[in-house]
Amino acid sequence: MAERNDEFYQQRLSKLQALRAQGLDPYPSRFERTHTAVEAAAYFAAFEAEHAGEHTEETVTLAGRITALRVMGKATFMDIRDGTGKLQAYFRADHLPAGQFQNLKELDLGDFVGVTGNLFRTRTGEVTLGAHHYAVLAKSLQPPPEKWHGLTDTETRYRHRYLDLMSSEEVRQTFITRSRVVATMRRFLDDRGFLEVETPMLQPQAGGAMARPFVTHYNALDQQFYLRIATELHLKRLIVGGLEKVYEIGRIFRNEGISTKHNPEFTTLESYEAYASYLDVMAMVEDMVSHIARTVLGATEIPYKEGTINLTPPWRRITLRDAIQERSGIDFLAYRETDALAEAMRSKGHTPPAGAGFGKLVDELLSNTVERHLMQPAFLTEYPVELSPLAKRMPENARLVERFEAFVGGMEIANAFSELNDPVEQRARFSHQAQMRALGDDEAELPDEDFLFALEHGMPPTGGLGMGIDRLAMLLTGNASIREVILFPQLRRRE
RNA sequence: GGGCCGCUAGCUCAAUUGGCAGAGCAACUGACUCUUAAUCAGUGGGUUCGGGGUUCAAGUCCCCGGCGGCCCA
Repeated sequence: MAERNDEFYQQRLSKLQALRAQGLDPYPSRFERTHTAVEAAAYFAAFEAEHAGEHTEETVTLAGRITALRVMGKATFMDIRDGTGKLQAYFRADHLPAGQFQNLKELDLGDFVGVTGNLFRTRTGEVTLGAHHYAVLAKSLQPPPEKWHGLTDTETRYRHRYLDLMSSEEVRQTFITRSRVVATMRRFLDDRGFLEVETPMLQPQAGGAMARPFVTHYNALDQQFYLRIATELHLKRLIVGGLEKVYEIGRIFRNEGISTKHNPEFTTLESYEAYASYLDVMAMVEDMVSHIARTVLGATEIPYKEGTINLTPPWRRITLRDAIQERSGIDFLAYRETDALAEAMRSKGHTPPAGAGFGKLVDELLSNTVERHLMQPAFLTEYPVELSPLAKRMPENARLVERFEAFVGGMEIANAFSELNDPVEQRARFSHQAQMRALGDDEAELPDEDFLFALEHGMPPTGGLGMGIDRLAMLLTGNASIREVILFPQLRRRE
């Protein structure tokens, strides 16, 4: 970290004082520009079609950051970058008011300036703003990252993301794309009649997913509270209340490991639709993801990890049972007892975690043998009931639930099921989870009495969905690490 | 949690077998009125992540710690 008394800071500070000494304000409140960089270029292209080789009559005013500075005696060139792009400005001593040319020496890379002048094309063919006036809009006191290589140190990029954004067009594009993905998703759901809602992040107990929560303290209530791990249980209460199609896009928090695919706070979409089953949700997911890709990227075939992923529906559908059997040779439905399945896994060279229940074992098989192979989009269907305490059983097989997970690029991106709406069975499922917890599974679901009370009032058949927005953003921006699509990823504190 | 890799000037990177810590960009001074990674000449800039050890001598070897990356669980 730069010291306050370092060379760069001091030099820039004295330039700042030189400007102030002349009665100039290096940090004015506002500035009126007439064009952005892109607008100016478009304006000039139209002008040039009629007036080749001329300067525009009309003046143009741009504002932006100085990203390159080429001083050549009595002429100076700068690259000015704004939110739309970059335009070159040209300053010559005999075209500027007295003193302004002299003052150019007080400017540095990274400063914000506003420049007024006429557009023309230079001998070397670049559209350029020939300045006849400029103003300092904000003086920068720290040197920007290296102009050619930018920032490469990953840690610095994440800790000081503004420097990363400043120096990398690719990084800027990643976050613009992420934002468009979310905006397109909202529009898709709104157009289908879904209502966007917000539910509590601070909860007296955290439910709706198998995960450990973050703990906090609520002073006014003098109670231990938790940050939500899912939005599920509240959204289903809204279905009970008669809001037939709802969704929430928001941050959830899981107190678990940090990796290339996991950030402890991440963004999910959850949607619930009355009278729909998991099969309807499945169709919606492939429609939605391919629609987002087409709208944001202009294609449903996208490059990812040296390959191409084709998001065009329909996606491959395969039961979880078949997928696991195909990759591991184990048919989990052939085993009724947890111990028997664990033994079968050991005989195939797996080391099932001690104390894991049946569901957890199946989950192990899925993540260790199947998941990484699912590059092209695929729906794995029909999950064991032990792994899905909030999902409805299949009429054909009570050991399985009407559930799917969507995988693309070797990652799980969505999870959905026909919601369990039988309050008596839901209570029994919670009891089973409580037993698991008593046996040491601290990720087991906690019973939620108010949620049960809601179900007891009747919830229509409902299809629910959870989708990881960060993972979707990774896929659509071609990033293999979740930290590349989160502006400020979680890092350990530095001392 | 385990393994491997990284941390050197503001930024990007060098440094041979353990032998005076360097370059480019950026900065500063000077020249230059169509440059564009401007060019040319010159100048300054270092807790080599931190601590300890071995050695005549450590960026380099050994030990402990910090932060990060990748892979695995």
